[in-house]
Amino acid sequence: MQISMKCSVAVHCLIFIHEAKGIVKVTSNLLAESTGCNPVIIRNILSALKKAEFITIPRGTGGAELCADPSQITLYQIYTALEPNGLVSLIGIHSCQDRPCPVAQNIGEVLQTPYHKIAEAIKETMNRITLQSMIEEFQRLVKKSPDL
Amino acid sequence: MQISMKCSVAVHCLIFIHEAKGIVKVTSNLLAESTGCNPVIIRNILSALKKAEFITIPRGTGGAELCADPSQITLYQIYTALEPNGLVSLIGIHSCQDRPCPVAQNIGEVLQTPYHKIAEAIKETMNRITLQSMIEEFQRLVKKSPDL
DNA sequence: CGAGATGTAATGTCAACAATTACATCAAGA
DNA sequence: TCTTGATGTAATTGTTGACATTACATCTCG
Repeated sequence: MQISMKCSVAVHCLIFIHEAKGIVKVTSNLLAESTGCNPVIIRNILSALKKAEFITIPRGTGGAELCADPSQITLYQIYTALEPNGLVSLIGIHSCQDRPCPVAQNIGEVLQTPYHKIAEAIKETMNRITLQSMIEEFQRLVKKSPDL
Repeated sequence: MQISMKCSVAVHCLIFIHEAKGIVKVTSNLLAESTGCNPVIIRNILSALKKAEFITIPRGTGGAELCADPSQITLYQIYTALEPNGLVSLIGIHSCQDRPCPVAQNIGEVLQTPYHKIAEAIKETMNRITLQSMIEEFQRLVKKSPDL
């Protein structure tokens, strides 16, 4: 599994929710419009973000709002909220343990350490990136070319 | 795109080729047997490894052999030999630039820096892992439980 | 020449992901 | 209270991409 589009969409939604605070009610349909995704996909993503306690969504009336400090939300937290064991399955390994060959029987174990190191490196890097920093980058870009 | 099975299979093949040196002629059919993959898949992988000048494959007669120092071959080199721009496409981004929304128009640029950092972290980690180290790990494992 | 090997194009298969449909549930206001 | 607009989720249907398979051309050496 790749570090999927869902993660990008989730960041998109979170920035949108942050920027829309007090201006418009952020519904799944509105986010679907902005992201180009289907409303159901959005609802699933928002549902995951809600479980992680990054946002609140009033039942019935609707309208998502941030309920956590953006500087405390990291990209890794967002990613794992969406795909709980994403990094585990990020790297593919062929199955060949049953083959009568010493290489086949041990390749899984040989690759375990390298792949674990890679996953750790990704995790650390993602943990150093906060929603706050991405919001600031977004605001900087908007100020530079103020369309709309 | 994920860091695909191809990478694991390639490492499998390289270790096999190293260990078989002087014992058996390593054909694509033999590697297909050991890895559980189709011989054509193996040939494609070997072809990429050949282009990267890690192995040589005599035309006609067959039999792959290492032609580089295992301590000079890194996991990153193996990976990029198989998937030249793998890291670029590792991380998915939804397309929504044409939407009339400032978030939609800037999300791509906002995510660029974070994603580049992740790709760099993966690259660095993979570059620190050599084929030599994986061969040594393999030999250690075989010595521990000497089947076959 | 023929056996066995590689190189590669073309096609088939399948599973994962996303889109879509459908419907139950909920809250606020007319 | 009933309608409206929103969320929550299950079920179904594309769609796509990776891998498998088939087929065949090409090569080397006995």
